[in-house]
Amino acid sequence: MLLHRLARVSQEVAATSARSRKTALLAELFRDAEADDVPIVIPYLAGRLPQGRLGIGWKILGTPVPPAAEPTLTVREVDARLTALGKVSGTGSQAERARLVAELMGASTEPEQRFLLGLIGGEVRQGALDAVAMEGLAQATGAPSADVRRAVMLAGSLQTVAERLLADGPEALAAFRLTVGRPVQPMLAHSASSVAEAIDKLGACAVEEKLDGIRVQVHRDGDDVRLYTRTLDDITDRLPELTSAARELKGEHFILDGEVIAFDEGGRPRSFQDIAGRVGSRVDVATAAEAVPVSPVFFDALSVDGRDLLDLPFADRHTELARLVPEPMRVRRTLVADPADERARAAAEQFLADTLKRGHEGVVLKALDAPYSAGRRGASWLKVKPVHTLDLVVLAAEWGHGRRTGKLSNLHLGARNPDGSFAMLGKTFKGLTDVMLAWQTERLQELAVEDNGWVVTVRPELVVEIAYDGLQRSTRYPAGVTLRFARVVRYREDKTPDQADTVETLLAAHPEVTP
DNA sequence: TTCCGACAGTGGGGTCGCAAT
DNA sequence: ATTGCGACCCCACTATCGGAA
Repeated sequence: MLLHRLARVSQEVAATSARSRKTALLAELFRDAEADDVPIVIPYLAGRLPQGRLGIGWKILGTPVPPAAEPTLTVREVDARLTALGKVSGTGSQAERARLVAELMGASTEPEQRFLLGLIGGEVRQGALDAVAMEGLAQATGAPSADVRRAVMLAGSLQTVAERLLADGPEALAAFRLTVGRPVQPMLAHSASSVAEAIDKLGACAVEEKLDGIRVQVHRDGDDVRLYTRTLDDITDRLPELTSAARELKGEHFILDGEVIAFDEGGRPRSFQDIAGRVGSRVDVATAAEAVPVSPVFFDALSVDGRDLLDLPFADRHTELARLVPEPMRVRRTLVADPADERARAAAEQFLADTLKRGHEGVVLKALDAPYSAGRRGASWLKVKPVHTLDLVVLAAEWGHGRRTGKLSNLHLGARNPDGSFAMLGKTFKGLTDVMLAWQTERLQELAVEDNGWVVTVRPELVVEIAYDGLQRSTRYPAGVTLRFARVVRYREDKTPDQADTVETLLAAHPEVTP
């Protein structure tokens, strides 16, 4: 199949807003793909490269290359070239990569170039990724979409499911079962604004600690233990303590879901930054492990002794978990058996308060009757975290991309210094409605003192209320700290910049973080 | 007819590791 | 030795479509 065809379909998919039409377009293309094209065409149209990341970013992609006049590239040829590109390494590799990219772009027509740039850069912007591609695959093969989805979650890969499905038909889906050693897409949580709201939505539920670490899926098959992240990357070699811990558990064959965290000498949880640094260290693991030893804390069991527990109610999965995993290696929890029981509701609130006092992030409430919805942001898990707010001053704004093109989007936020100047604390583009976006684009241009085409610097006069989850250390910003997950709540036109919050009060509100 | 769940998009900061300077 | 870049951790929120209620 020619790349040209994919580029055209991608353009058409981007041009329609109807998801049903997107699905139909993808299905038509998938039906026409030859067997050898399938493992390439499917991920491409889902906006992903079969090779994963190639080590090529905007630096290389930003250099324009004159396009070819006629389409000649096949998808298989493109795939072969990209595979070669991913293997380039060593001194001079950046230049060699740039040369290969330029060669590929030179062989591509203008629409093909646009498609490839999006694909390699990870921004296809066609309004269709994995979920729509799965739906299209179901339509192309006549398989029930729920079955396709489930197979993909269990296989952890759309590509392998697509190959089998297009080769052998819907019967092939039955072969995808939960298997120890093959990672499953983890279940995710929604947010709720309070414990009470969450209980009202869920009914009978467990209230569990939300630990601020790295999600981990632990597979044990006898002596063989493997560890996977949320995106199913294998991190077994980086966390030997976890392998040992898994081997000491009673079961021989299981899949558990949990969080990797670390504690300081006083038994308080260490910062997310410390844990992420540890989990990210893969060269000198021994030294990293000595500096930041980590522990697993489990909260779910997906498979025990060859039994697939995914469809069991959470209450039953937890019973299995408790059989295998001793107390300190499980998250603390309390139960709300009856949502109308005021004493239980009060206990849940107290549990949140205690959890925060122990230095954790918040709580997750989980419906006791819900199955494990692999790969979904199921409505049966709700997280509740405290939200802080500040009044900050807009120092500058950046021009947006994609659907925000032509709008000032990403705000630079400042807190007041004692001398009346402002210290930048970070940026945010979150929480803005289209109306706010339009308003701030106009208002900030009135305050503009400079526009370099990327950043518009403004007079520091506009006050904005910002919600955030906490402070973290920063080497980038002058106060030595930055806001975690900052988002806009509303503009405060009733406030003047001299009423904005100060760096001092911010630091005082978070004594556990030292710049 | 209205409501709501699921998706895609828009990017944020930090850290590590590798290549370039 | 330092800097720049990309990958991969964590993540919030809005707009929209389309099926459920």
